[in-house]
Amino acid sequence: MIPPSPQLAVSTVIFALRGTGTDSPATLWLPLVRRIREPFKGRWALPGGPIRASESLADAAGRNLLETTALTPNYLEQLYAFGTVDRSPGARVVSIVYWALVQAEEAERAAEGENVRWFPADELPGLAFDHNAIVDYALWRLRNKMEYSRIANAFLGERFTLAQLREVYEAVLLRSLDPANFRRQIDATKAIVPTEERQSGGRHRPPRLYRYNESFDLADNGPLPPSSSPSPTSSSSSSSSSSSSSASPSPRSTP
Amino acid sequence: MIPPSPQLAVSTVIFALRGTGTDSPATLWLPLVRRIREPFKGRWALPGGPIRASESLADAAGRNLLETTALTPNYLEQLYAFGTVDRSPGARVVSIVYWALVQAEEAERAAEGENVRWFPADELPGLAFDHNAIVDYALWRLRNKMEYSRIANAFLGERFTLAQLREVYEAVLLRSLDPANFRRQIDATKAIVPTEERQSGGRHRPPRLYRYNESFDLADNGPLPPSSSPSPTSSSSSSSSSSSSSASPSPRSTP
DNA sequence: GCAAAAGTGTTGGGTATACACCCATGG
DNA sequence: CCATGGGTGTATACCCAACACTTTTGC
Repeated sequence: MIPPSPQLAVSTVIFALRGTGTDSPATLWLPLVRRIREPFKGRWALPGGPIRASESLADAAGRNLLETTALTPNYLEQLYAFGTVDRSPGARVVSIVYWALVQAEEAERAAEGENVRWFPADELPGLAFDHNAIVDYALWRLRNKMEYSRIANAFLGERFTLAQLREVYEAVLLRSLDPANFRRQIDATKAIVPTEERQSGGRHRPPRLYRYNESFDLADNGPLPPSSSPSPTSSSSSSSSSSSSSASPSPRSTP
Repeated sequence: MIPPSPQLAVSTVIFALRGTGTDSPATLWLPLVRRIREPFKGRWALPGGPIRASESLADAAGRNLLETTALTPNYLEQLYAFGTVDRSPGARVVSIVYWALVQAEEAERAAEGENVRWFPADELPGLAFDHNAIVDYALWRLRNKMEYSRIANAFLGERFTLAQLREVYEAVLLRSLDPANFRRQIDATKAIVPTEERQSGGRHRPPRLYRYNESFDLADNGPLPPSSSPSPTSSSSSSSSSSSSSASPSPRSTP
């Protein structure tokens, strides 16, 4: 008996910044897991898994992320559903992929082991399935969205300096920005507010610390519900009502 | 036996412009189908159906569209995957939704019948499932994308005047545009090129006809493969390899 | 000629970029 | 007092909305 519809899975592209605060520029990294069975046994792949009956897609992605890296993301958004027929040898799998941003500090203490390792986002090895293409698309979305939203904040902690925020932009967009103009552009958006604190200890004039403006979302995703943080949902439902059906004459609909 | 993963389906939001060339402003319309079984029997819903083993997601959406309205879209793009647990009473269904643009002229002769009808996009009745929310999101995407891409062309035929193109923008964005500035903005993009033809028969100075610049895509969707027009695919695959699995200790991956 | 739409020119205001300059701190 | 980055000022270029104006057709 052939399956009436393709298998369904969720995967996640997780980005973090590494090497912030050093002399060399910070870069994007992401965690991958080693496959322990065929196909592509031994190759690195995006963390992923099946979707449980009781959890939404975003919840499945969040759980996934937590189980792989023990991290909770500051930002989580659906990327795309990948479903070409040949993307998984010997099976038909449709993957709904999410992308996440975690802050550098947390990523430092992230789980890493024999089967989980962080890689620089633009020096990836040959991954399993179509995962290289998926990462490419995630990177494109990240860089695009960086220019018209405030997601950069998701890479940082509660308090940060403008230089740190600028470093995020420079690392992701791969070009240097004028500090003076950057300052003006940022506070023209009112997305962050200055605190009275300053960061001392540097060997220069101590910069002011800023925080998020809570009344702003990190990104405007339109009328979609904001992606919930990964807390387990409770409602459940069961079984049945499958659609077999007639051909062209009668138009169909599904949820 | 509970299903190992939710059911999978594809739905499509199809937009066309109606009332172009009349005195009153043109408006957005979309076709809906009437549900002929529970749940939501009798309610209007987005056209949709299951995904066949041999077709990609975009192909499924295109087939769907063809079967419902006998139209082929000028533009087809994935919208979003909807998968909250409670969106379909008595079942767990994940819907991958596409949106499409068809040209007005074609939409006029589109299939319409007892169970298929066109509605104005912003005066919809209460639809089945979460379909009202889906249409809202599709409208948001359409209006957004209208401002930074050339998808407006997908509403028009091979040759068109600038006034017609402007009418498309005005109908979608719901505001009037200055003809002079519109002209400059459009041809600054080099997305359309003037022909030597003019449209006579009006009672004014005959406007020049334009055509697409073939070397431009309608939208920049990054490294994603451009959505194919709905021609049947041939490759197929069969069966098996399901993932049961262990809990948190060992990180997982899926296609 | 007149109405109406096609198409061009001009101008003022806002925004971005480049860069000069001052400020505050550690050494 | 000097090196270094924090932070401000400003001149220029560019883009965009508004609107005056010319052109070309049908009647």
